[in-house]
Amino acid sequence: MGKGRAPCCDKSQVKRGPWSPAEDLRLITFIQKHGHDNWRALPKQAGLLRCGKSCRLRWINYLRPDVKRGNFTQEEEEAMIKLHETLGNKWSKIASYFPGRTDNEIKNIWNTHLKKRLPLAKNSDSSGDESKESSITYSSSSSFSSNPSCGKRGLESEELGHRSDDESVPKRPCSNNDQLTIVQEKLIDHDVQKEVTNPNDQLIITSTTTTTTSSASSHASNMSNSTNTTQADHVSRDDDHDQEDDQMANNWLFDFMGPYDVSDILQEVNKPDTQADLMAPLEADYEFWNMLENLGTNFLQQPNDQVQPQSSNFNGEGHKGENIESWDWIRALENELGLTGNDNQNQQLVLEDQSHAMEEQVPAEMYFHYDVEEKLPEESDPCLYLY
DNA sequence: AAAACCGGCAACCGCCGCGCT
DNA sequence: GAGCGCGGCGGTTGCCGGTTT
Repeated sequence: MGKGRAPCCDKSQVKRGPWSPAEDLRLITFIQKHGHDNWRALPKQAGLLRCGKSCRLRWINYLRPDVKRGNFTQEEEEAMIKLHETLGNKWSKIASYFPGRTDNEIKNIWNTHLKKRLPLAKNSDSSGDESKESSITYSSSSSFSSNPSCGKRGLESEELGHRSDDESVPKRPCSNNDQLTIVQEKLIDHDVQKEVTNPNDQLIITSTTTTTTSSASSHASNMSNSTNTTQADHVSRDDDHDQEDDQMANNWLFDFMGPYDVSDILQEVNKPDTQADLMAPLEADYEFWNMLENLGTNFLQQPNDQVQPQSSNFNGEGHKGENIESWDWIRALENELGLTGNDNQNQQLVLEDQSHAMEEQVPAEMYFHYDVEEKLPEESDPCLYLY
């Protein structure tokens, strides 16, 4: 059998199919803390009933901090076509020319959009029908530019919605504009209170954001009204001198996660049927929230002398001093949570509100694709359903 | 309103290449 | 040099939402 070898894992022992939010969280948490030196061992170490390859793919294609999703621009598509002419089906090579894009995504886009266009372009003179199709192809970029986060796979949290194990998870519509507003508010208005976990491992968030955008205010509406919960209870810290900033970071971060009802997350994560997906319960998970806390702190610091975040190798072992990556992670999380309208808007915010720090550190080409003036059509203002 | 069809995309499968022992 | 393990890659599948009939 030449290179025949045993399967990478016992298929009967691993969970397959769509990833649950709980699994995502666990994978993110683990990689954040330990990196991913060994994919095969990772599932066990992380307490996931998944094949290592599955974890890797999930991380690479979806959870990775620097992954960019949706909205292939015309420039990107044309570049992709040219690259395909020279490279063929070398998706990973092609993807390497598109920072943040995954080979899987490139492949999918090619197979679903561009492949159709190619023969049409060649024969477009000969067939009226085809030219008609061809004419819709670019508007088809709006078909997938219609914000994948509104599509069925754009946001894994949606999975929660269609996962049969819990249909009762509340969903909340959220428009692009609202999301943008929320993010803007986070960058401007730090008068936000406050998070902490309660003794029952339920995260309680209260928000007293002073802004009154509909969804911005609503996103806290179903939070517990338990107030005066002190972070010190669980977020023990040796040094207090930056506590205010840290708290601000916490506030920002957790409020930033507003529509993503964290108590719902943990309820979901800790539900018995969800736990069945995992090898071990996601215990209090203070570590995870501390991780987020640190990320938030790092984000707010955003020093100018950062290493540029090109590395796709997100080494979770140190978020200290890797603030850009943390920022990327947060941005990715933001995208995941549907808090951004789209990457362009988000990028605008990054550039405008972070004192252009990213501009100084990131090669221009890295963000080339964010600069294109593509916008979501007005009418395509998507509704995002978050739980 | 319901059924059939279609498109998009996440996830899986199996092979390959490389590095280590 | 052979065997093995691992990560990576490309092809394919299957599910789900949207659209059409």
